[in-house]
Amino acid sequence: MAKIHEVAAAAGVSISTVSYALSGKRSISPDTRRRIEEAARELDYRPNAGARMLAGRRTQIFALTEPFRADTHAPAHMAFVLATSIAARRYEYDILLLTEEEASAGMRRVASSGLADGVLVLDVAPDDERVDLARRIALPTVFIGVPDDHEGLVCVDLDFEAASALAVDRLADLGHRSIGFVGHPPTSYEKSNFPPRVRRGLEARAAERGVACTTVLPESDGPRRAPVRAAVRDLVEGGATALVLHCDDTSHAVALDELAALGRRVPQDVSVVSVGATFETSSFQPPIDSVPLVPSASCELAVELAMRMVDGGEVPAAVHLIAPEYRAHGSTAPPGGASG
Amino acid sequence: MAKIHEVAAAAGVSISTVSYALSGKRSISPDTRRRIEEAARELDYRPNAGARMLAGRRTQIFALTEPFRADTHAPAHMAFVLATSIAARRYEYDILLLTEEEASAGMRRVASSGLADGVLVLDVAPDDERVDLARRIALPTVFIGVPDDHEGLVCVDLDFEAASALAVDRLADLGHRSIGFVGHPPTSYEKSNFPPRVRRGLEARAAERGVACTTVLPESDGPRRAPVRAAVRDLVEGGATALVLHCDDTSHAVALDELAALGRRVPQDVSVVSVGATFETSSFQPPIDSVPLVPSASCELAVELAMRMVDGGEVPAAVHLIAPEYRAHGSTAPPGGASG
DNA sequence: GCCCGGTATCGAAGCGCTTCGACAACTCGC
DNA sequence: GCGAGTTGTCGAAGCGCTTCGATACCGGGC
Repeated sequence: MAKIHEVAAAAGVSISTVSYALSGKRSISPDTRRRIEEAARELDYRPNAGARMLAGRRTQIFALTEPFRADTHAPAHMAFVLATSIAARRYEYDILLLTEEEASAGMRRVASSGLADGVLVLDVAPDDERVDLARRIALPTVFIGVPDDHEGLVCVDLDFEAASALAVDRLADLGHRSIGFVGHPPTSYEKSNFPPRVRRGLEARAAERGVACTTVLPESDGPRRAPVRAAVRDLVEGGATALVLHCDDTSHAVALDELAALGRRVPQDVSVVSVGATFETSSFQPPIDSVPLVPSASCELAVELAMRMVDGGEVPAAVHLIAPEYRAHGSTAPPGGASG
Repeated sequence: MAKIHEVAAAAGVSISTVSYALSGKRSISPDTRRRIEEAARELDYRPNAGARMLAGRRTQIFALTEPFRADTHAPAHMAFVLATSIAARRYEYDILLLTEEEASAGMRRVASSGLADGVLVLDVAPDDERVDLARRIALPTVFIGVPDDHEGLVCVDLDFEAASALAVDRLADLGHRSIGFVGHPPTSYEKSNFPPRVRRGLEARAAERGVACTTVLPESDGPRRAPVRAAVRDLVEGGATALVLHCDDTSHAVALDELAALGRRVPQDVSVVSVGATFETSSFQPPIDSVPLVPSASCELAVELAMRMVDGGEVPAAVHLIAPEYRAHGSTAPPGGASG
C-alpha cells in the first residue's frame, strides 16, 4: 500500500505532479513522467480508493442490482453479470453487488452514501419496484431490460420484436408457409418482459408475410419435458415445416431429440431457428440457426450509456434497442422434404 | 446526499458528537442521541463512503473473486454468490465482484488500492492460482472450497467425507449391504476439489461398515442422459439395493425417472440418498433424502471468519470443515422389496 | 468547600488524494 | 530585448469523515 508521497519522493517531484502524471490531466515533461511511472511501478502504487473517491468525486464503482427471483434462470443471469463486470472494467470501473431485498434498499443506500457513480439494473420485471426508485435517486441508472412503465428511464435491450421478425423473414424467404412457435411456459409471459415481445414480433411478421403460425407454450416440468415433446409432435404433424424456438436450452435439446425420434431430418424435413437464446445454439446436434440475445452486447451498451451519464453527457431517456443478428448454422432450408 | 455537518446543525451539536452518536463509540446522553438520530433520519443521512474509508480505515467492502470457468455450474455458483452477499450484509458489508481474468489481477488491485477489507474466494480449483496470491497480499482472505495446497490459508467447506459417510451409515443402519454410487462425470474429479472427497468418504465408510459399493461416473451429455440411465440400470440390476447420488439436478431427475421406468419403487425396492447437492432434493418426485451442501452455511462461516480477521482477531490458518446434516424425506427404507 | 472521577461534548488533526491558482522558466514575434 | 503566451511544476485547500485529547460540568466523599 504505497502512498503518493512515497512515489513523489522516489521520483523527486511533488505529489501533485505525481497525480497529474498518472492521471494525464496536465501536461508533464516526458522525462518527469517516465521517472514517476517507474517509481509507481516499482512501489506497486495504486491510489487509495477512499481518498480518490473523496477528493475526485468519482467512486469508479457501478452498483449492479439483481433481485435474483426464484424463477430467475441462473445460467443466463450469470452471463449478464459477467458481461456487465467485463464491460465495466474496460472503463476501470468495479461492480458492487446488490442482491435480493437489498436490490431496492441497496439502491437508496448506495445513492445516499455515494458508494457508486451509477446503477445498472438487471433481472427487470414488468412491474419492477426499482422503476420508481430509479426516478427518485440522483444517480445515473440504466435498465438492462424494459419494464412496462419506462417513462423517463434509460433502458437497453435486444429488439426482440425485430429478432423474431428476422427469423420469420428467413423462413418466409425460403418458402415456408406454415411455422410452429415453441415458447416459454405460460407464466413467463407474465413475469418476464421479453417473451411477449418475441411472440408479438413473430405473429405480426408472420401475418404480414402471409405465413401461418401456430403458437404453443409448453410447461417445462419433469426431466422428460413431455409437454415440449408433445408440442413438437403436434406442430410438425399439423403441417408446420419450420419451428421457431424461444425456450430454455433443455427444451431446445428435447425438441431436437423429438424431431429425431419422429424421423424428421433438420433441415431437410423441418427447419429450426432459435430466437432470443443466451446459450450457444451451434453446439446442439444438429447446430441450430439463431437470432441470439447476446449478453455482452446489452451490457456493453448499458455500461457505455452509464459512463456517458457519469461524465455529464446527454443520454436520451428512452429504450435503446439493439439490432438483432441472424446467425446461420445450417438448420434452415426450403420446405419440401425428400425433394429438398 | 446530506452531510454530517447538516445533521450536526439540525441537531444543534458538533459533527464529532454526531459521529459518536451514530457509531456508538462513545457515550452520548439519551436526549442528544435521540435528536441526532431524528435529524439523520429526516435528512436520510448516510456517511459518505469515500470519507468513511479514508478516515475510518475500513471500507466495509469484501471482494468476491470468482473466475467463472467454462465448467462452472451456474445455479450452484449463483447460490454461493447470493449467500455470500447476504451474509456480508449482516455485518453491513458490501460485495465487490472480481470476475474472470480480474479474479486474480483484481485481488492485487483491490489489495493495493485499499478498496476492500478482505477477499472471499469462490470457485476454488485444486491448483488455484489465487493460492499464491492470497499468501502475498496483506488482506484477510478466506477460501470457500479447499485447494490442494492450502498451507497457511483459511478455508471453509462442507466436510464432504463426513457427508458421504453419513449417507453410508444411514443405509448400512437400515441393513443395506450393497450400494451403488452415481457420481459426477470423470473430468469433474480433476477440475473440482470436492467430488473426490465425496467418493473417498463413501468408499472408506462402506469398507468400514462391510458394505459393497460400486462406483459409476457417467458422462452427462445429451438431453436423454443415456449414460446416467445406463448407470442406474446396471447398478440396480447388479444387486444394489440403495443408490447414493452425487451429480447435477438433471441427472438426479433422470435417475429417478429411470428407476420408475425399471419398475423399482423408492424406497420399497431401492433407497436413494443425495450427497453434496446444492439444490432442493425434496421437490423431486419422489422427494429424496439428502446430505446437502448448504451454500449459506459455508458463506456465513466464511464471512464470519473474514470479519474476525478484519477486526484483528485470531483465525487459525486451517480448513474449517462444516459438519454435514442428514435430511430425511422418506426415500430410504430397509432393503427387501415386496416385504418392505 | 475542594478535589476527584466520571460523563457528555467539542475542536482540531489528519486520512490520501485531486485540483486550483501561482509562478518560474522558456519560446516567440517584432 | 521586451512583453505575451506557453509549458512544467509546486504548494495548499479541501473532499467528509473518524478519532484523539481537552474541557466543561456534575455529584460524592471528606
